[in-house]
Amino acid sequence: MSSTEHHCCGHAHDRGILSEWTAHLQSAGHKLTKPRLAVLELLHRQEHPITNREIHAELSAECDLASIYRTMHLLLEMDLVQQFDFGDGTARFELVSPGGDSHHHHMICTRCSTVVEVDHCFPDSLSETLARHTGFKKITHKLEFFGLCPDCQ
Amino acid sequence: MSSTEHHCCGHAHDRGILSEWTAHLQSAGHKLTKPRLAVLELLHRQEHPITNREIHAELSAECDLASIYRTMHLLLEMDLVQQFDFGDGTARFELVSPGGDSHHHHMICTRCSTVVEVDHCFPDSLSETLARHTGFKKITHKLEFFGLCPDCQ
DNA sequence: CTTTCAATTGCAAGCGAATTGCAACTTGGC
DNA sequence: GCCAAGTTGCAATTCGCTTGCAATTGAAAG
Ligand SMILES: [Mn+2]
Ligand SMILES: [Mn+2]
Ligand SMILES: [Zn+2]
Ligand SMILES: [Zn+2]
Repeated sequence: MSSTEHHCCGHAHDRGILSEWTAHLQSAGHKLTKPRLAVLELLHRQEHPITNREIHAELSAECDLASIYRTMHLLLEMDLVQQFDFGDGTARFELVSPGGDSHHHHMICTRCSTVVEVDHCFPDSLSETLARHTGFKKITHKLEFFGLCPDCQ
Repeated sequence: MSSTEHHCCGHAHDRGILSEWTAHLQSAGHKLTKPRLAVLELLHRQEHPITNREIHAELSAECDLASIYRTMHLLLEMDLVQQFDFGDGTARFELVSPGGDSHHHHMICTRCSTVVEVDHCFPDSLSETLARHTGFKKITHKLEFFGLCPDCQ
């Protein structure tokens, strides 16, 4: 496992930023394997949530589909990825910075599946009202938006 | 919106309130079959969304599981049921009055799966802001809440 | 009431997403 | 380098849901 200040083929493999996640993995006693690294690197390049199958399409050489599922479970458990449901029966995942507040939502075009990141969130004040009305505690929510993107209208 | 016990032929087919849905089915040219009636009657008794499998558990004598799925597709198409996703990979369905505004959400206990109906909704003003920011039109949303119910805290 | 036929059903096979058992293989500590 | 624990690949399974097809049935027409 050549650590990467050393350029073996002329490319600058910048593992740099990834250390944020690999450090967390290792300090929790998990091995830093080739498949896990490949998945982390791929996730890190994404702008929007990606499915396990899509990951496997890119990494079929470096990682089995089952291992991708297992890696995702691990990353979920460690809060290094967030899972989303766009309503099509396939889970999607997004890498998040450890510790950072990554809570957000998405707008999905119902015709072309274009995804836009959405920062607006269900208002805290309403959440509190809801807590009072229902008696529930530790309330979270799942929220996604759907509509027609500018190109599809 | 209640019953109208109108007996067309002297038989006491006590369909009572169900006529609201059966009328819609029949006027759209669909047959009023024994399985469909059984599903409608069962849905009508529910307070919360129910899965196809749960319906089949109650109606295994009167209706095949595949027919329940097909009935649900029909009811969805005619906007006589609403579909919800509680995040466990199984669709849930709730009967709604034809024409009525049935949009609402749910609070689900993450420990015991207790469900509470929720009337609070994502604010329209925020939806409009979102439309302006993203350029999307005809925006809808999927929203469910999760937390610990009073008994599970 | 009987006939008639398209709509509907039950059953079994099939599909895609996700999970799991297990033998073979890595990783990282010594 | 050696080894044990952790991890992987592969194949088989599970689970929710869909589909092809022959048999059945609702309801309209006679
Ligand atoms: Mn996102
Ligand atoms: Mn409801
Ligand atoms: Zn939110
Ligand atoms: Zn709403």
